[in-house]
Amino acid sequence: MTETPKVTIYDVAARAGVSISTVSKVLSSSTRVNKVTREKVLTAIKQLNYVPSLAARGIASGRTSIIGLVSPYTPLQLLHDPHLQANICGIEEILNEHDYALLIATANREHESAPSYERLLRSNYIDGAVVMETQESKSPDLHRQLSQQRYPWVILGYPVGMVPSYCVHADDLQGAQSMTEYLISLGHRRIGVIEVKDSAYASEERVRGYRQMLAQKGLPFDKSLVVDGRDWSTEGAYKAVPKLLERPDRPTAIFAVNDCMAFGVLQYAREHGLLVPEDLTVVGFDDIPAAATSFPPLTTIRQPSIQMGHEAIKLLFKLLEGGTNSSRVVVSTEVVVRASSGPPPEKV
Amino acid sequence: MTETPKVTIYDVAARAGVSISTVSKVLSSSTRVNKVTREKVLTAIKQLNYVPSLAARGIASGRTSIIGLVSPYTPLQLLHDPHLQANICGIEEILNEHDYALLIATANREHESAPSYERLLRSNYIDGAVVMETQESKSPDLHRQLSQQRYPWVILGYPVGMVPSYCVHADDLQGAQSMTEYLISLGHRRIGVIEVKDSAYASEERVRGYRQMLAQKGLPFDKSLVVDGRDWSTEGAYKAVPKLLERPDRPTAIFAVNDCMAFGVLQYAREHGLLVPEDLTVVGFDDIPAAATSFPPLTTIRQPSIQMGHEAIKLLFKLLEGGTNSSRVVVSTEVVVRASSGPPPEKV
DNA sequence: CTGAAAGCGCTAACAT
DNA sequence: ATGTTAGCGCTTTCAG
Repeated sequence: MTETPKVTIYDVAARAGVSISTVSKVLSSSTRVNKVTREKVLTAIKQLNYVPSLAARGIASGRTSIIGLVSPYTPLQLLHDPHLQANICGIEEILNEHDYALLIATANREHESAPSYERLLRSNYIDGAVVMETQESKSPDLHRQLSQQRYPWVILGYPVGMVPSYCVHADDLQGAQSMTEYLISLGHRRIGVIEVKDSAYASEERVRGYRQMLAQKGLPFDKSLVVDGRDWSTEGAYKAVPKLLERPDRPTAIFAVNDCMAFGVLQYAREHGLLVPEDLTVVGFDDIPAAATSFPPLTTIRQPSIQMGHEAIKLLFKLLEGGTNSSRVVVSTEVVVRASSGPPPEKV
Repeated sequence: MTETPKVTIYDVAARAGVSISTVSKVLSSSTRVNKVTREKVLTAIKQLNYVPSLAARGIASGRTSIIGLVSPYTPLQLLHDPHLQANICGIEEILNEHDYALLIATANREHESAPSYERLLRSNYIDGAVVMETQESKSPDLHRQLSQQRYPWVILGYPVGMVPSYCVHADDLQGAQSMTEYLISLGHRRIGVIEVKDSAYASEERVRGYRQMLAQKGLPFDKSLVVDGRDWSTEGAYKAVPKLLERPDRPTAIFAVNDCMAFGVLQYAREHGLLVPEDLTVVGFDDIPAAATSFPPLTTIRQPSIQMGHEAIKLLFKLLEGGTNSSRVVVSTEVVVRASSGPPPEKV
C-alpha cells in the first residue's frame, strides 16, 4: 500500500504532449488518430504505467465492463451445487476473454426481505446481468425491477412469471424422457422419483418428462412414487428415501432429479444393505464430476453446465450489441450410462 | 430494459425540497441531520425509488464498496477445487453482511503473459483485495504491483517472496504432523506421500510436517516415498500412484496432500483389487464435503475452508479501518478419522 | 485529426 | 443544520 501517486489521463496527455481527449480517443480506438500521435500516447501510457479508472469511465460513458451475476442462492448453497458452480465457471470464461469482470451478488445468509443484490442491480454499476432462475415467490419483484433497468439481462434457467425475458436452459424434458425410457428398457416398471417441489422449474420439467415417457410406454403413473427431496441436497434426499423403499412394493429404480440427491440414495442403500445396481438402480441428473467417481459410478443425464454459462453470456453480449432474434437457448442433454443402473432384481 | 429515466440525487433533492448535499448527508449518515429533514429525504428516496450510482460515488469518494478477488487459477481450476470454492464462499458471506460486493478476477483460460486481473487491480475500482496465494514464479510481479496500489490486500495462503504482506492460512504443518502421528500409531512404518511440487507453499508445509513427525518418532525418511501429483487433481494423483504401489516394498498407507488426490488413490486401489483400508490406508487433506461420502469415507485433515475466507475478509476490513497489529492469521486443523484408514495388513 | 469545454452523479470541504 | 461549490477522471459533442 505504498502511496503511489495516482496517474490519470492528464499525466498521460502531458507526457505525450497532446490533449486528454486525444488520449481518450486512442484508448477507445473508435475514432481515427494519426499514427504518430497514437504512438506517442501509447508510449506515454506504457512509461507511466497508466490504467484508466473504471469508475470514472463508468460515470462518463455509462458503461463499466462489468456484468452482474444475480444469485438467489446464498454462497453456501452455491458452494454445495457443482452444477451452479459450473454455470458460473462458464460465465467467467467468456467474460474473461472479452475483458469484462464479474460482480457477484448473492442472497444473504439469513433470508432477508430485501436481498442485498437488489441494491446492486439498480446502482448503475453493471452493463448487464445474468440472473439465476428464481421462483417468483422467493423474490416477488426481482424480475419487475430488472425490467425497469436500463441494461439487458438473461435468465439462466426458465422464464418466470409474466415478464418476457431472454433465457438459457437445458432440455430437461427430453433428458428425463430418455432416462426413463432407458430404465424401462432395462426392465424397470416401478420407478421412484425424488423431486424438488417449489424450487426451480427444472425439477418440474424432469418429472414431466418421466410421466410422459411412462404414458408413452403404457405404464401407470403412481403418484406415491414421487417424493420431495426438499432442497436439491444429499441430506434432503437421504431423508426422503425411506418413503420410497420402506414399503412392500418398493420401486426397483430411483431417479433423483439431480446428482447430489442421487448420492443421498446411494448412501441410504449402502447403509441398509442394498446393493446398487443388483438390488436397486439409482440414477441422477446433471453429471457433475463426482458422478464419475462415486461408488458405484452414477448413471445420470449430462447437462452441459459450463456451456450453459457460455451461452448465457453470449446471449447477453448479443443483447448488448443491439439485439437478437432468439430469445431462448435450449441446450441438449444426454444419458450417461455408468455402473449404478442395471436390470431389476428377479423379485423384490 | 424499459427506458426508465435515471433518477439522480438531484431528483431526490428537488422532491424533498432540500439541497443535494443534504441528501448526500442522510445517505452517508455520518453527519447529523435534522430529524424532520431526514424523513422528508427518506420519503423522497422511497417514492422515487432512488439508488445512488456506485460509479459516481466511487469517483467522488474514492471508495467503491467493492472488494476484488484475485485468482491465479482459471475458472475451471477453481471449479475443480472445493477447498478454494469454500474459501470464496466464506469471503462472500462476510462481504454480504457488510454490503460489499465481490469482483472476481481470474486467470485467463490460456495462460497468457498478462493475466486479465492485473488491469483490474490497477483500475481504481476496488477498495481492497484478497489474493489467492500464487507461486511468485507464476506471476512475477503481481505482488510488486499490488504493493504499489493504494488499497490494502491480504493473501489467502502463505506470503511469497520479499514483499511484506498480510495473510491467512491453515496450520498445515501441525495438521500433517498429527496425521502422520496417527498413521504411525496405527502401526504404519512406510507411508507414501503424494505432494504437489512448485505450486502452493501449503504442499511443502504438509510434507515438512510429515518428515518432522517421522524424525520425531525415529522413523527413517525415504525420499522415493514422496511422489508428485502435479496439479492437486484426482487424475494427477491417479497417475502418480503406480510409482508408490508397483514396487516390492510398497507403502502400507498413502497420504495425499489434498482430498481430490486421495480420491485418485482410492480409485486406483479399487481398480487394482486393493481393499481400503484392509490392504491400504488412504488419507487426504482439506476435508471437503465429498470426503464424508466417498467410498470408503475418507480419513483426512480438516481445514476450515469457509472460516479461512471469513478471516481473510475480517483482516482486510481491519486494514481498511486503519490497521491491525497482527499480520498473519493461522487457523487450526484437525484429524478427522473415517473409514479409509486402519492398521497395516499383516504382511505386504 | 486534434483540442476545448461541458458534463456524468456524487462527495467533501467550506460557508452560511 | 443546511446549502454552495469545487472537483473526482473520464467521454463526448462541437469547433477549429
